[in-house]
Amino acid sequence: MLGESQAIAAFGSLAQETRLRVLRLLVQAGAEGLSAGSLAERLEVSPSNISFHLSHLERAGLIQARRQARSIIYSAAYDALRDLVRFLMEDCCAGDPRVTGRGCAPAEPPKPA
Amino acid sequence: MLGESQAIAAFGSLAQETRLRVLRLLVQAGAEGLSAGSLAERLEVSPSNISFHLSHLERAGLIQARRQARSIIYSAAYDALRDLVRFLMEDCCAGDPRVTGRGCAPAEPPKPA
DNA sequence: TAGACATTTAAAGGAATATTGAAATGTTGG
DNA sequence: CCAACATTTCAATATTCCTTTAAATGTCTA
Repeated sequence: MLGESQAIAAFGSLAQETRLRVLRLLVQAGAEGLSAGSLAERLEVSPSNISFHLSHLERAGLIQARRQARSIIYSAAYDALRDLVRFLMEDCCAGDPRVTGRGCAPAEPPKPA
Repeated sequence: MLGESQAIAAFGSLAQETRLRVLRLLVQAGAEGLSAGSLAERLEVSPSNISFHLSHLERAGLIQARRQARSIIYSAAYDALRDLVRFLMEDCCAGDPRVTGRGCAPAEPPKPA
């Protein structure tokens, strides 16, 4: 359940090329995640720069960090991403079918009668 | 079909309180839309300020303008919003069910055989 | 067509964000 | 413990973004 200011922070995080690419790589990488260095390498940005953007994404709650030996491994925060999609469709766009897409039931599990 | 830089522009538009609220009001208002002045009033911001943010949203393709008499009426660009939701779910998040929500079919209209 | 109205444009200042390079922190293996 | 490694933090700069005010544009009505 995302509030307005959290959503703004999340959108702000996505509004930047490096961060958007980081997120894509992390979603693809799954629960295992990727180290800061590996992300820096793939995206061809400096260690200090990737660190800056990783902090930004982490503060926004879109990714999380864990240490593994010398490396720090980042991974996507799927819950937060789901909440953001939900915010965009429901809170922001009033659940309008022109936005959510017809034939796409809003994220409700099928109700047991 | 949104490209990366268009998506970044769209997210940038949503990463600001006034603009996010404008968009909400416009989605709620439907195809009829709302005038710049009416938006400025409801959101308690100056005419020139609302105009600034409306331009921003329009440049990002999220809203559109039409003139009606003295007023300029803005309305939500539902297609662009749908594309953005799609981008977030598919391009950005690899269509991962942890993000799109299980039980929510991807936005395909039921195919006429 | 003059005047009021609705909005935009332009210019300027201040605030937030991004990039860079250098120094600091924490971690591991010898 | 020391040296190399992985990453972060800091400080400085550059850039972009937001707000405000004033002036300009376009539209309608009397």
